[in-house]
Amino acid sequence: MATSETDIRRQKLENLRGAGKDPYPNDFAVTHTAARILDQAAVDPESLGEEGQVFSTAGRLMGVNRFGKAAFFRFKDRTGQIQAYVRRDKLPEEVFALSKDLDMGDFIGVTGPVFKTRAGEWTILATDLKLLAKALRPLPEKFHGLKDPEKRYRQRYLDLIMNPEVRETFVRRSRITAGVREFLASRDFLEVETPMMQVIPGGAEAEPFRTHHNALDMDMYLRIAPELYLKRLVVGGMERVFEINRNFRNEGISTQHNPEFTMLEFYQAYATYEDLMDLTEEMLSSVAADVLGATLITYQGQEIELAPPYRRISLAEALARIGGVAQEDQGDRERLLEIARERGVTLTKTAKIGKILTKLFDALVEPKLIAPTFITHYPVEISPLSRRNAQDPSVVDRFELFIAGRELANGFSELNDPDDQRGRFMDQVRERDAGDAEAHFMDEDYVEALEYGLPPTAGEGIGMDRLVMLLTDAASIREVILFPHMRNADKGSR
RNA sequence: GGGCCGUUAGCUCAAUCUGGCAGAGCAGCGGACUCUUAAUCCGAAGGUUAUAGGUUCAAUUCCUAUACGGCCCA
Repeated sequence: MATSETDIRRQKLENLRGAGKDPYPNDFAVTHTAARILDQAAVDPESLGEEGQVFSTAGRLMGVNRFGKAAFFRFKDRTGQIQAYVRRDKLPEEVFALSKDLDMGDFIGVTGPVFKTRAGEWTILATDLKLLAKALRPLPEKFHGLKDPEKRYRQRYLDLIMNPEVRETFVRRSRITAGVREFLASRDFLEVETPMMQVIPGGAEAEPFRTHHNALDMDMYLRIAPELYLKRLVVGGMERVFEINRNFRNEGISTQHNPEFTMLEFYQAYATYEDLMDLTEEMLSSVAADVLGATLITYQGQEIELAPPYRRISLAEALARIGGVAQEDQGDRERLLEIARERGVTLTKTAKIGKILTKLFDALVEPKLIAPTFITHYPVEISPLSRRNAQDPSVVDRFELFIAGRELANGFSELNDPDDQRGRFMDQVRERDAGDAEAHFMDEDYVEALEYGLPPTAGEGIGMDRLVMLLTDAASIREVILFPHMRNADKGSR
């Protein structure tokens, strides 16, 4: 069998150990990051001093040019890349010998003063050089990088090493999350954490993952939403709460769906769904301005303005004006089924009017909503947790926000009448019994909480992954989730 | 769940259509080289063509199934 690159690197490792040298030491003291050295040199070259200020910095070896008795080593840390110039006449013999055995991907620590090369690049002139961690496997190729999407997702660490824009996406994701937290905290919202494992999964229409608690011998579900727990907290006097955390839904995987995804939910007592539409406009534009420095963004080639105000239009009106489904047809189930057939929208036979209307909306209107648009007043039967509209009790005080043809947020004035809530759950249970696996369960414990009194409240959920996609111009949700779920590759490990 | 496409050296890709010795660049290996930036020059290597079957004198190439992935649809 041929000697693989890994075999060669492993041999170098053994040679080091044989010579009494630790290939994985942890005693190298970093005094400066790459960026700090380069900044100081560029801004204030005088400060480097006549004698030569000595720097110690470390990173992963990304490029090498050797000249027999000298070499350039390019390496990078979290702040960027810098190079070291290694000369035989500037180093102890054994250190120069060590430098000859370094491989791409190794972590090294370099110490020395900084000088400018003929090409004008600030460079560390190595007076000492240490191997900090031996890499046994070779990195992907330096010029073309790592492109295979499967490998990129399964071995994200390689993706992060080789593709700087990937790192940038996740840095931005972190800033977006931080920006949302700051925005809500500045408005006196309290961040909380509620159960991820629930006995009765509620707060959304979705199929849950099941699990089992051994000691209690009890089946549990991974949550599909935190909603019902957050509203219990409002009952308890936490008038403004939010949670940014994972939800789990047992559905397909696609460019828009990952089984676990991050949701922001927030609740504000004494507010209405209209207040939350205002708040959403301010939050999105302020986060975009913070993170991108602008509210006009480009998503997949389309320009989108995130500065308020956003268009607000009722579901019925949107269906009529954008979807071409006349208002007078919207109450006629038979007519709607006919329209669905004509437009090629597939429906289950038992679908009720509310479901048909939203299916038609999804197919005929949603893809056309590029500029931010609030769609309001959804049918009551598909909104079991929302407050009824005072003028028209067949619809609820609810909105969904669409941007770039996708749902980004869902908010409503909360249903706080316990008797109405119990009745809505009963309707859902009938749906579930009729075969709808996504319908709500009865949650008596939650209704009991409402019986103690939930103040008038409005709440909203925003899909954080989708928000990050929007602000990083990502076409697939996998580009904004570090480790997206994949089928088992079965490498025979474990 | 359905349709289409893909899987070839560590990485990025050829060769597949029309079956006939599986190739290149980078990385790695040996050598030269004390200012390189995808360094350069010389040399020698590197393959279960995803997996399992089938057709054929001959399969990376054609057929079937499976696995994994991508895109689109549901």
